[in-house]
Amino acid sequence: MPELPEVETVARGLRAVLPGRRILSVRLGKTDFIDDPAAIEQHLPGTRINEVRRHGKFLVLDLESANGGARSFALLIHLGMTGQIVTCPPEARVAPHTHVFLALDDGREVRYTDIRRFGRIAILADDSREKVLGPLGLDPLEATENEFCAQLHARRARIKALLLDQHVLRGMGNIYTDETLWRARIHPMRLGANLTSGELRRLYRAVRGVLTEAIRLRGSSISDYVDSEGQPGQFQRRHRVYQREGKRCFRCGASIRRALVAGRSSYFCPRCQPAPRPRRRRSR
DNA sequence: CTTACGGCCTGGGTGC
DNA sequence: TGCACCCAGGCCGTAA
Repeated sequence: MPELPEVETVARGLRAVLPGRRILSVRLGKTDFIDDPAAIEQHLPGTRINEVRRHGKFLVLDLESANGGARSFALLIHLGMTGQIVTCPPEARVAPHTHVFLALDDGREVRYTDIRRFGRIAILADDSREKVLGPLGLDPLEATENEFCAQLHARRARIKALLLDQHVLRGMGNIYTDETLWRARIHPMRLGANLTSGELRRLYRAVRGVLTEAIRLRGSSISDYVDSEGQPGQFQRRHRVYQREGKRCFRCGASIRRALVAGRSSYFCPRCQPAPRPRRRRSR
């Protein structure tokens, strides 16, 4: 669920309350989604949270150790499909599947809840942090049009796969790729290298438009997603194709179709987003 | 370089 | 009501 707009919304929420706070203690439930649970329990208590950032779909908390030591490290959090991170008073009801509790020096608590535990939590020093975040591709909201077009034009894979590939663009997931391709009127099976410069420019604007609007509406809540205050987003009301199979296209009225592209459920308008003609060479 | 597939987990919806 | 089955916003590793 959590793609760039959802993670950005959570990051902004946490940024309003966490910087400057000190972590007093840590309590863990199930830990199979945590890289090194012992390290979390050992190193987090006493640290101060300096900054909250988003990198693609990762949340990054910059930490500083208690004893003024220059050692800086980061807590990386990936929400996977069903991860939620909220701040609340310690006496608040504990949601099922809550596996991390951080007690803060202002009396509040940070909790991580994850039904499917596809998320990931790791505590990383600067060098290993680079190993995780370094390989990620362009931020779709920071990239220039030229950078964006060059990246996609250089690849022969399907555009749907490219938009989803975190090493090409960081932050897009299944919902926002489908919404973006619909807005740009590009079929998900088109190959990156076959897109015209006009189509690439349309795609660039569509990505930014969709993501910006989704952030403004605080993300999409389909089933599990809530922000750091436990509130759902509103962008699901603006979905034009995602999970609208059989419904009419908002632009042309044709029936929205669903197909498997790059192994993922993909929704598109067969009229607005014309399918590429497979150019097979035939013998004879 | 690219695609396909299975696996990691739990829960919700559907159809019998 | 129960139960089998399919599907789900992500991502990794393996094989072809």
